[in-house]
Amino acid sequence: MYKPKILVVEDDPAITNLIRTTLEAQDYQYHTAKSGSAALMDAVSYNADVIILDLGLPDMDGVDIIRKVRGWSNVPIIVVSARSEDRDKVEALDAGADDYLTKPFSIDELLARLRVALRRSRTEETDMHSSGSIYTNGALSIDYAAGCAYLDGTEVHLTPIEYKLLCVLARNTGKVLTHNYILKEVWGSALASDTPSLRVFMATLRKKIEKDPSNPQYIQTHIGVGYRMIRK
Amino acid sequence: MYKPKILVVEDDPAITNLIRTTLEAQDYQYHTAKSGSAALMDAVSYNADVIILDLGLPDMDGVDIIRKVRGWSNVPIIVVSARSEDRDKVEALDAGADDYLTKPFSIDELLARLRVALRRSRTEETDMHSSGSIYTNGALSIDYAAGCAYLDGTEVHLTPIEYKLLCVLARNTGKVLTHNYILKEVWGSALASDTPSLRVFMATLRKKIEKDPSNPQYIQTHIGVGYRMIRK
DNA sequence: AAACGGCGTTAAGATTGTGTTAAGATGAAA
DNA sequence: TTTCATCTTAACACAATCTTAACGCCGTTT
Repeated sequence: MYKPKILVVEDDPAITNLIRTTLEAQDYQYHTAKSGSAALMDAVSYNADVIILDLGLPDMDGVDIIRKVRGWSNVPIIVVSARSEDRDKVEALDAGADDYLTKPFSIDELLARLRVALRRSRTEETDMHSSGSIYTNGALSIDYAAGCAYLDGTEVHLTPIEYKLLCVLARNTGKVLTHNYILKEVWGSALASDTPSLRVFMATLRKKIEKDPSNPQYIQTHIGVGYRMIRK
Repeated sequence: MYKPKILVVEDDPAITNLIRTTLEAQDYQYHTAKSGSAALMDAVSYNADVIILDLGLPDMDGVDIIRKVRGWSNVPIIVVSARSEDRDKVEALDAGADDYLTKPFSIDELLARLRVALRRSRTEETDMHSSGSIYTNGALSIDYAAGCAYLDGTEVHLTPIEYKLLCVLARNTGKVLTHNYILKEVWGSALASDTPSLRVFMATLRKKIEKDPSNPQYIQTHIGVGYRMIRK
């Protein structure tokens, strides 16, 4: 029996504890993150089935977190927020959230909506072809639901950052992405790493997906600007 | 452009009218049913993308409707109900509903949640390659999004300055641009470089895009003034 | 005819940007 | 704790690009 994995992003310890004990009682696996930047790091590496996200984090705008996660994943996101204005709800939902609960919320309702999200992610995984969660470009393909990349049908093992990097490029196939844009998308606005670091990840990524890394077929360099995924 | 189809199941004429006018304004197709039995009939024949369902119908229990529909379809169901008890929400969501709104609800929130449901059911993303970010002039073309220039459909490799230079000329096709104007546009400030330098870049650019560089077809020289891109 | 000014072309440093490698640092799992 | 995978940082070689200078050509002027 598979235990679903829940990523809880919340800075209020009281609510974290409430959710934690509840999830344990329901026999779910879970992982907690207390800040937006930590959440972005864990989102890929933990490979959660559902993310429960508090919008009122201290270090980042919640809606930005949704957008960034949506850049490389279709994992269901349930927003929990103290703000009850229509404007806030619409903004979060349009950014890519799947559901929106206002505090104080009923724990039973949260669990029910969690089951809805899990039910959906399970059916999407089983019939992959009806859901548009697979990217294909030449011999390269990405299964966003599974969080895996494939070359000629065989899986290519990528580290979390390499995977995010590939997804950002794939979602913008044909467009040149500047170094800064990529850094912000992959690392998050707050702790943006530097360009030299991006280069080394680009090198390892190319070594894994390009047949001749010195003559790239997929990821083209635009000197002084950035990189670009080529449609094959 | 495909118009999503919404099936509205609601017996209160006031709310039906509100939703109806809103859906029309948003350019959605819709169909209304006033009773549970009618809804079940239409759910099959209308083949909706989303169902908006009022639980308080006179002839049938709303949760039963959800279960029956789920017997043959995974179409997203958004419940709208006057009952705000946790028990009711949990029951409806566990029966197969995707979302639950309590009356009175905000029409903006309903629309946002509708978009969430549609986003999920939509099979393919819009292709952005038909966007108008491509310049064409004779055999010459520029893809601004890709940051590339093409001659007869094959890519021409340009250095950053050459590319900027070409873009400035292309954006002002037919107009004569002075040396100073071009220098300011390409280098950022007139002080950065001088006219002799501009000549060098013009020569290399012509070598790349002109079939006979000594007899330019695209970039014409205006002695003592500047250059001009010719519309072909 | 000779001189001059504006332009195109070429080539040689100088400069910047990039790919690559490898050695610590970090953090999670056993 | 150890072990393993991953990330960060630094350094260096190499490639691409930019700048600068020199030279030849053409048309016009003196």
